[in-house]
Amino acid sequence: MNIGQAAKASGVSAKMIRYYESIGLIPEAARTDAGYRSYGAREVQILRFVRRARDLGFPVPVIEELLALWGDRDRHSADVKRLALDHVESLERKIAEMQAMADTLRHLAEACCGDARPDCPILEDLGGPTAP
Amino acid sequence: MNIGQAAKASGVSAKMIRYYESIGLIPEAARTDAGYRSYGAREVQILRFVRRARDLGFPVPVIEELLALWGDRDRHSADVKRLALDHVESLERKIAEMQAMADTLRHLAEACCGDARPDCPILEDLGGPTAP
DNA sequence: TCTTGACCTTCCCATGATGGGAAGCCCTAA
DNA sequence: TTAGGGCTTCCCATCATGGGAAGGTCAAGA
Repeated sequence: MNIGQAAKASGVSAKMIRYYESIGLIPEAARTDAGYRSYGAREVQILRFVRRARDLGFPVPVIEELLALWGDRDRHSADVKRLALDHVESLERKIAEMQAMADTLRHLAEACCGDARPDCPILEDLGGPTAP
Repeated sequence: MNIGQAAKASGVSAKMIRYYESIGLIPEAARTDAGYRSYGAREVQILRFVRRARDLGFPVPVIEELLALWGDRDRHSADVKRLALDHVESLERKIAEMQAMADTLRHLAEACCGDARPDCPILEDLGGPTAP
């Protein structure tokens, strides 16, 4: 399997496969005589794992830990759970931040009549009624 | 006022003030004979506007539009409202994405007993029970 | 067998907003 | 006069991703 086929099979772009290899997230692929990277079912399965973890928003360093745990028969599920819940916490922190922004803005926008007149509580909140 | 004082007064770091100037978000500051940037109350007010808009998560290109509207006496508040609501929409899209990730992960983590045994529904979701 | 088009390789660059740091100049207080 | 702190510009790094160029390779059709 060439990199393009592995990309299609795993849902990870060829570009990203090379990148993940370059930063050591995945092992170096075998090469054909011509220097082409060569992939089998095993490598594609790893790529799919990475893809799924990225879809869940895990940052690459955490995926590295997840991959190590995945390959460790003596792992403690507690370690996996901790990584997952830490990530959930970080997601919810960001969600709360963004929700606060959205709430503030929606509130301001509700007070803005949104017509052809210049008066606007949104701009007044940002910096006052008129530019200095 | 030197850049450091303007930074303190506006809440925008000196680094970012120079950056905003370099990308044309704010006008070039006046200079002293020695080449130091020089700021007055007017400039600080602009910086505070930018700061507040950044705090609300507006991307720089949108802040550029907001600044232009702020300075336009003939603006239509509808234009400001549209920028704000578009941004709210983009925030809520991202929030929904992240919430879906968090929900999935929390659900998986609930099913993970989190003890010393290796069995883990989180890893099973990501790639199967054992690494290939 | 030769050509052609699709694929692969590496390398460089860009994103967005921010910080770190180096080298060198300037200003103020002691 | 000197010391320290602030200013200048310039380069680099982040994080994960894509774009693109220059050049080598492979497979199918004429």
